[in-house]
Amino acid sequence: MVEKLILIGELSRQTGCHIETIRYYERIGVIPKAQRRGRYRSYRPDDVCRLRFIHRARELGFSLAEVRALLELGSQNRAGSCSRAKAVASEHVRSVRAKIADLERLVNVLEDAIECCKDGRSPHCPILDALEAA
Amino acid sequence: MVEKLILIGELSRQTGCHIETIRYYERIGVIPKAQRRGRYRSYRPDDVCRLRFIHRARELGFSLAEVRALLELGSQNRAGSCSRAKAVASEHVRSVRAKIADLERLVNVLEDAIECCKDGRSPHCPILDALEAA
DNA sequence: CCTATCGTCTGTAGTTGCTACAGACTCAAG
DNA sequence: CTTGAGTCTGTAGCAACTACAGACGATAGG
Repeated sequence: MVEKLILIGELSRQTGCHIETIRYYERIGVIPKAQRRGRYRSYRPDDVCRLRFIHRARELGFSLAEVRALLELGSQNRAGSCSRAKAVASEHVRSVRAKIADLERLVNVLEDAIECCKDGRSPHCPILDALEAA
Repeated sequence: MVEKLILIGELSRQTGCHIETIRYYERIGVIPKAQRRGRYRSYRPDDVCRLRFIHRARELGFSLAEVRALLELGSQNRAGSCSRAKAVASEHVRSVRAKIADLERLVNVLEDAIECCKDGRSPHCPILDALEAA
């Protein structure tokens, strides 16, 4: 059975990655240089897997640097990979938690201001005032 | 009494904005062109207020476009400003809430994977697997 | 008065992670 | 044969800064 090779457009469809993004990943070395059929890039099924992995990790907020690290861990596939992947993920969880806390604080500030606004009794706009209070 | 004029370094100190950022804001028109004492920019107390406002709004995740809109509302200072400021803020709160929900979902995904990792019984790394699952 | 140091100036380039062209080409179908 | 879709390279743009380089200015110590 012949391997099913696909072009970049199909890869894009199967992974949800924009074509330009795929070429960008290739350019900066997140994925290896694709083989060519004539001048067109052609991809194999496991390229689909790898790119899905990348796309998913990006959706989950990993930076491309983290993605690179995870890919390397995945490819090494030796003892310790898992625990290091865990470390990367845990660190990421920590920073995401911090970010969530930040965002919750700011939502509170803004909602207080909006709530104040309701009565419309204060001489100034409480939202603008809230922002001015350092 | 003579007005207290300050240089950009002092403005930076009083607002928490980096000097380069202040110049950047001037360049893109978020703040007006500063007056000059010789070749040096000089600022008045209400410049400090405005920049603090901007800095705070940025910390709260408003985009510079939103900041511009809020500044304009503040300067107009007429009926309706407040309700429009409220609209801007409410919209922002909505999008922040959505972002928080996203982040919480991703933290859950990652924590499940990390938790799986603990027993260390699965043949593959569950974190890497979790990322591969589209 | 000279020098050193600090602050400021302008202008440009780099960052992250894409996205959006322009203009050329290839290929398959009608 | 033409047309349209898909692909190619290369470059420029986006947000929102940040980081220089290299020149100029102000002030303090010796």
